[in-house]
Amino acid sequence: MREHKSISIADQIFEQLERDILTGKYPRGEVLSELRLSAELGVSRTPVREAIRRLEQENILEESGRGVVVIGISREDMLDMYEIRMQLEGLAAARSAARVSDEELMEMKEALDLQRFYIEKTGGDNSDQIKNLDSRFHELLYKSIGSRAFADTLLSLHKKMAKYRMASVRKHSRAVHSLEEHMEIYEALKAHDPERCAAVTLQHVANARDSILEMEI
Amino acid sequence: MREHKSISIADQIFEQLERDILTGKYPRGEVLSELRLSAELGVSRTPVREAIRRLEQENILEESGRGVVVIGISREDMLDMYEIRMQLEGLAAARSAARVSDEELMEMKEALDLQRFYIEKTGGDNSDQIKNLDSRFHELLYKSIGSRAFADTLLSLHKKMAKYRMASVRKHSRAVHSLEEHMEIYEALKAHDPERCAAVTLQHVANARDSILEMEI
DNA sequence: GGTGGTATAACTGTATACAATAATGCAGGA
DNA sequence: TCCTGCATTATTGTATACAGTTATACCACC
Repeated sequence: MREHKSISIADQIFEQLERDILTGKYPRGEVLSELRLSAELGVSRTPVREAIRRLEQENILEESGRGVVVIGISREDMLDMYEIRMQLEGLAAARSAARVSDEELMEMKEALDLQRFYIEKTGGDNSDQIKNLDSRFHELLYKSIGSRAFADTLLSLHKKMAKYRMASVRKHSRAVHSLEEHMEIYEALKAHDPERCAAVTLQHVANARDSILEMEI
Repeated sequence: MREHKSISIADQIFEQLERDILTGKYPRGEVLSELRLSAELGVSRTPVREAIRRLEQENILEESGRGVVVIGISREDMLDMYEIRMQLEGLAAARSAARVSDEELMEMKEALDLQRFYIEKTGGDNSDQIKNLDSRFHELLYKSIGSRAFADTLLSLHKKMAKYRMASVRKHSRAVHSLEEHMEIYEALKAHDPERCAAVTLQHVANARDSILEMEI
């Protein structure tokens, strides 16, 4: 049923490094060397290099004489990204409402149900899963815009805020509200109501930003 | 006086491929193989691979079983990009006006003077230089925002429209008007007037879009 | 003790080799 | 003629080798 796509070592390393940088495991300013990474990961330099080049292209790594240095996302960067999203997501959501397919709606519903499951499940720390399902919902939302330009731009911004979203959903109350807002977006999409969809989406982005603003991160 | 930064083969290949794709030399759908490119360019596969990975990250190349396929920028993509820019450039320009430095202003003036030189110079086709100076001005403008998030987003969009901007400045009247609009932006920046700067910048983006809309490309 | 220069070590850039995989074409049989 | 399976080929993925470069540490000299 599911497409079986063998994922290369280079891709795995890219995803792991991206995650580790964007979640703050490698802090801003840390210098990474190809040699060290390839030794740590038990692979040759070639796939490590490819991953690094891709991360440079995303502007989260930077060359620096010897090795590359982690740029990471500062609190200021994050606020700018929210400002950009506030300018774009309303428009994008309205477009989605006008053209979203039943299949896309179903996939979103699935992500939301899972999100609810993890939020209501007590015990243990599910914030990682919750954050990933939040990502999944927004990815689907961005895909449903039907515009590569919008989707690429918004997805790139969203991905880079991983660290802050993670901290945000650690607060149970925010996780609950976020899910409610996602549901509102979903309902507006399902009703194919562009105005309402734009409004609730903007409100969601604003609330997410405010939630992060309150935190110390 | 000028920083001497030795540019690697991989970087050169990246820039050349990016240019060739974004200006339409490699059309949408063309399949590129590492082997062919490295043979054509007279280098090994290693730097070619790095360039390809970076271009994949920019979403202008796509893996496809064997080789990579050129995505390129469609007319529809381009219009979406203008829509995004219309949402962002006003805000960005206002910020620049509030914080642009004298040195940045000087660099912009230099680019504008050169632009004027090439536009007024008759004979030969200077549209390539004019397009590059247009890029240069916008790069400086984006850098002066003082926000990595805004600068990265806008620069990425601007770069991807190379083909359409090229066609646009081929029309002498549009090149002249574009320069005038750049001058207006420059004056508003120099006066540190955010409102006016936002207004003239938005007008510039709208005019550029309309100029392209008129064309057949 | 400070400074300049040189040796050295660590690292990156590029090329090449080899393994694994996906596509293509051809031969043989139904 | 059309399908099937195998052999061949083209191409990617990964590892390694080597050259060139930059930082670092150490030592002599002021």
